[in-house]
Amino acid sequence: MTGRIFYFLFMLQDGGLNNLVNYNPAEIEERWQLQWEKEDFYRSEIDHQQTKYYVLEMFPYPSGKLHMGHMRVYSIGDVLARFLRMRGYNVIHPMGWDAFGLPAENAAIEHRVNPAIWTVENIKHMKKQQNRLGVSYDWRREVNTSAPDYYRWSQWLFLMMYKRGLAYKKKASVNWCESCNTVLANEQVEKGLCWRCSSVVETRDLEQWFLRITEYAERLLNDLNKLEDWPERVKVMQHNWIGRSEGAEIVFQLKEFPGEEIRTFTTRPDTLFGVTSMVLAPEHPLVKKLVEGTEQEKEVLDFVSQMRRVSEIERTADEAPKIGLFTGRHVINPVNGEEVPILIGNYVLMAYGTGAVMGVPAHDQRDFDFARKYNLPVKVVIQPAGEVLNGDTMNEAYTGAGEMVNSGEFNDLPNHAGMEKVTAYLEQQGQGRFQVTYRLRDWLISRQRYWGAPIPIIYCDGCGIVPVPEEDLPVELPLEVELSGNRVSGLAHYESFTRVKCPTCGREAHRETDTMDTFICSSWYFMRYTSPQCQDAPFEKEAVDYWMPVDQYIGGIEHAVLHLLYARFFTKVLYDAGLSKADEPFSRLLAQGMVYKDGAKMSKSKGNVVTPDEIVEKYGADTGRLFILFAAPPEKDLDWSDQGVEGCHRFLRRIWRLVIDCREQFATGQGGSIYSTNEETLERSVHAAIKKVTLDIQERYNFNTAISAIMELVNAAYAYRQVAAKEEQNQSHLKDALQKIILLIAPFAPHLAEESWHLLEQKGSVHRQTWPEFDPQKLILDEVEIVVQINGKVRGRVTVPAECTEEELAQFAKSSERVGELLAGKMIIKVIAVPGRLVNIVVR
RNA sequence: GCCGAAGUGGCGGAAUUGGCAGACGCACACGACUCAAAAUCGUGCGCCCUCCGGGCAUGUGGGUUCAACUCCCACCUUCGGCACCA
Repeated sequence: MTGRIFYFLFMLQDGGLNNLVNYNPAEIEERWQLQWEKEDFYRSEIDHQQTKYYVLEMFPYPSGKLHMGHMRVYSIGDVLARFLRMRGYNVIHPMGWDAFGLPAENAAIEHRVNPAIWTVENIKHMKKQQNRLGVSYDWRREVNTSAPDYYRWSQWLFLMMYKRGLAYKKKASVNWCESCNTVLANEQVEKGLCWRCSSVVETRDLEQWFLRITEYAERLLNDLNKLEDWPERVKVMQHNWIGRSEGAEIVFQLKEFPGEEIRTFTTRPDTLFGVTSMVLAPEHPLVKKLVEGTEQEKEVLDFVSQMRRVSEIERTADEAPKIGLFTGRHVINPVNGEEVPILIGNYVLMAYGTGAVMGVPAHDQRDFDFARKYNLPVKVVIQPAGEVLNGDTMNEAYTGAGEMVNSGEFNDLPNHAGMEKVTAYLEQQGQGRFQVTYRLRDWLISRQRYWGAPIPIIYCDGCGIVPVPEEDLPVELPLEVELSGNRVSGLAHYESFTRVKCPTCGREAHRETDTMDTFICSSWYFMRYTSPQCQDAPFEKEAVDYWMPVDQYIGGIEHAVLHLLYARFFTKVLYDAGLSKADEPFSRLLAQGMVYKDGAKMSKSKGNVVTPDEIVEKYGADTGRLFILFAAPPEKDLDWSDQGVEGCHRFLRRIWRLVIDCREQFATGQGGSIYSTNEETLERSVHAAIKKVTLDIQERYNFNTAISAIMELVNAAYAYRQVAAKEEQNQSHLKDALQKIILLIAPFAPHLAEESWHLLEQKGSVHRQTWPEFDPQKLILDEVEIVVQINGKVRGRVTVPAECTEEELAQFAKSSERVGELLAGKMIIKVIAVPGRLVNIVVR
């Protein structure tokens, strides 16, 4: 009983000292966050005297819930922003909201809440969560893509593209997601499934709006070379996606319809003499005419309509067998006059090339499989050296290099030269030409959804497609949302919205009722940040030219092709329109890895979710930030470890204790002014740490090793206090070390650093200090320990003067006692001396 | 199939220009402090052996070199992207 009371008294006493003695992140962090907010502490303005630096993290969809992935990106971006500010850059570090999208509509259905209100509420909540992380955003630049003053300019940009011929409407076979009730761009279909909801994507023939991104294919591809600081894998993905192929377009005349022709694209014009079939896509416009009146007509048309019902994904699936049907018609080979049968094949895609493929079974595996199945002749026209191919007996196509055979005047040419020669010949005959084809298709941007930016177009019976005049923008979404069945009604449902007078002739007309793909809104937001209040243009020219391009962009790899390709396209269009001087949006890209726990992605169903909120509450934001940056380099996947978090928290407490203890010690004036080995070692640790932390952040973006360097410095400070008695400690050296520790940790743990800075009675904010410089002189040692190897194996160590020559070094090595023993009776063949590192003695 | 990235202790990860493999942290063990525990501070910690010494170790097998996690060749595994693209 007595013991228990004693215990309580003890706790009370401890609690009384709590504020000053114990590290209390909850209190410190909130206090500084309020202070920073009050002062607009992280605002940025154009200043031509300073070098600008644009740090940007991909803005989030305001789901209302901040997860660890978010915390990781923001932590990475914030360290860079804070570091660069201390390095003297004029840093812009904005944040905003990619606020259009389906979840807002779902919320409307489930909770009967207006998407606009739901979105604004979520933004409020998420912003609070972000601020609790201590991120240094200039909130005056915040943008919300679903706000009329933002989407007004998305619409304006659409019209600009329309006027430049880059936006057009066409009927096409498009991707349709039944579950999302809307069409999708090609980039938004992953392995045949909707990127957002993973339902199977079907094809439908619909009239839709497209942006002519293919017009920019060549530049989007070539300029990847300019992006030296982009991860290779992202560039490769974009490269593959654009899918450039060089070859020839070749014109075949129809035998049965003189004057009619079929155009085909091939990458192998050198194999033209080996053509034994012409295969058309089922959707090819000539199919109907070809079979009209033939005995194959019914069978072919049935096949075509059957193919139309199957999705492209199914048709092109791995296992799908090649199916072909003869049309009864023929084309004439332009180089040798041979008659070649025309077939319809399920494996030929209307959307790629011309929708017609010349079949060369001897030299193309697909054509080979097709030919064997339908007994088409296999004609060898490329002969590899040292091997004789026989079309009747070969088991697979030969696709390698060789000499041309059976090719008339082109015989004996190496096939590579043949490609050019054949193409040139065709061009001369007016039967073909050199051609580049891309896999990339135009960007389908209409969405049959309510919660998006309305496409600013009016349809008039008299005038046709009429763009909404600029002064009438924005075309605002109707505010009162109606539900029809299980869905938010599309815009077609609101008569007040659709009914409009034609801006050209004034007669009754109606509005386009589709909204734009949300990727449009995120394709230019980084420019809007430069002047978010701009009223008469998407952004001010001066501001965009000062701040753009983004110097460092940070975000998830999942946008490698989607957002990052679209944003590059928009940037180039804006550049061409003279609106901005940047022709690439992001100079440097960091694709951060995912956050895992127990070997799996964090998910509710697995029950392995850790939220930023709970970490901030339990340990504080500084600990969370530190762990997330320490656990792995930013581009690698990260394994969440509760014990690792504890370790980082321990480290921050270790710094805190050092500050508190030293503060007390400084106050009492204990200590001396000796400068000997201990002080020298401490000082060297300080400069070594500054060097490593600076280079790790600046050059390598390896925050994990930067943090470990700070840990080493803190360990060195503890060691110093351990070796020397308090009276003997050199206060000014200790204080200097402590200050440097605080400055170095400031980008990582901004609150702890700020509080410590003030506890040491330093002036101003730690975040407005200049980043410490290291003195290379302080890193030079008088004596160094050198490893002595014999035949490459470590056999001893010697301490030698740092400045000694290779010869001296070799002498020192040989003269050491142990090495001498080992060398006895051996013949020295060679001695390699590397100053500062090692000596290797090669003996026999 | 093509393209890309990566394989290092019990774990996360270091090794920046070919020069002591395993920094830093976690976990673990021991010691100090404590009546005790926590916290803290300190020490140890790749594997193996005949343990004041030595051998083996960076996915596997070769090679270059005085010296290889690092460079070259071949292969294995994992992850990611593209894939009847003519």
